Amino acid sequence: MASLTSTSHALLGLLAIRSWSTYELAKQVERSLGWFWPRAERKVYDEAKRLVDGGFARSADESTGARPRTVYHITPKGRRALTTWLREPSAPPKLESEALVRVFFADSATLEDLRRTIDEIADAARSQLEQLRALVESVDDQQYPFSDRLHLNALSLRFQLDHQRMTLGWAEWAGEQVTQWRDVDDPGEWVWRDALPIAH
Amino acid sequence: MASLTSTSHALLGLLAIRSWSTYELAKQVERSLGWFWPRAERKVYDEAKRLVDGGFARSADESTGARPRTVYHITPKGRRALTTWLREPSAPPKLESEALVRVFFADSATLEDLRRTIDEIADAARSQLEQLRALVESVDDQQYPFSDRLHLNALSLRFQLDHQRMTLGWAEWAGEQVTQWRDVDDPGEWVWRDALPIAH
DNA sequence: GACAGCATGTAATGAGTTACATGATTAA
DNA sequence: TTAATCATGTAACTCATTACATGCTGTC
Repeated sequence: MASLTSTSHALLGLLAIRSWSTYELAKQVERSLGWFWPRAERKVYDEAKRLVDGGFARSADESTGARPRTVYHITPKGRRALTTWLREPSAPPKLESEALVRVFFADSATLEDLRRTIDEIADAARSQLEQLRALVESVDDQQYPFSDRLHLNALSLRFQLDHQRMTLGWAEWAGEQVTQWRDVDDPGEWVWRDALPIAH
Repeated sequence: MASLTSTSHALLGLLAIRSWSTYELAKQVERSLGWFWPRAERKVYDEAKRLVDGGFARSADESTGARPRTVYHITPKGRRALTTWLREPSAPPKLESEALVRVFFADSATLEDLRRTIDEIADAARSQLEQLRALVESVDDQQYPFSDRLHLNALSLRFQLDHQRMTLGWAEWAGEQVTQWRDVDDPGEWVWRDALPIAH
């Protein structure tokens, strides 16, 4: 009944590629979609059912031995809905970073706390980069099943690489800056303007 | 009663700097915090009351002429809670980009649709960069009231600048790539591997 | 025989947004 | 005097997460 959300359309996108069991769908959301549209595993189960309710997908009861599984297929109506959605303008991107909030208010704690937060950001970015590297190499190894979508995958993978590299670069830079400060509320001789190069 | 969320702590952070009316708080969330912790204006009103309920802030009824306003002040308990929170590890950052979802599933529409989505991403980044530039220049003009926090502001502003520049760079690059494709589901001679330089 | 992975489900809650209304003030 | 901004409030909703439970399957 209710209209589809961005999450519904994202799932439709996956179903347009092939049919998946809910479990596979959930894993795929975590692996690929999760980089720019993260959702809890549980959500996938609800959304898949909603797609069936609206006639955008059909579900088939299959089984692995005695263990049942539900496989979802997209319908023509589902494909039309997806194509229509792809033509619409996008909501602005949204970034949520608890760590940056902590950096922003760092003067209510200590310089060590700030350094630790910055290090955490760097570590997180490094581990993400490792994952991305492994992903790209798995494609290289021909283990990748969606070879007809490599060009689209490459675009979003490139975004992730750029994003994580940018984050790591920032964190390393920020780490250097704060070593020049006297304290968390006293930058000493440090000049803020040099930190913000504005191209015209 | 209930424990504080990251949003509560973010507001505590603002209240640690100075006292604000709810309206000012909401504007400030939009202007500064919103870059990395975006929240609806309405949320600020609820959270401020919750802070008072928990004893982390006090509210004072003031007025501008006959128009009443509520001003919030942080309490010692609030400051302690903030400092404690700043010591804790951060949740991983979260990026949500509807536009990237559309890029990822672009083969269910047309090449023009994909180009439009990429252009939208570029335009959004350009307009954000304009805003950031204006912000930095307003600091230059000495119109900035929080001169003792310039060093911390510079760190997060730098992140935003890097982030938006990265996004714009990606969008311009992506725009060039897709011009080399035959269609949205056929990259022709285009080589995906060149798009993903992995440093070792 | 144990354990990781497959494949769901139920229940409860919460965090946040959207839409809307209202009335006062200030600047053009 | 009109419009933008100030300064909230109410109501409804929904999207999503967390926590947990269950039972099967393949592999070491």
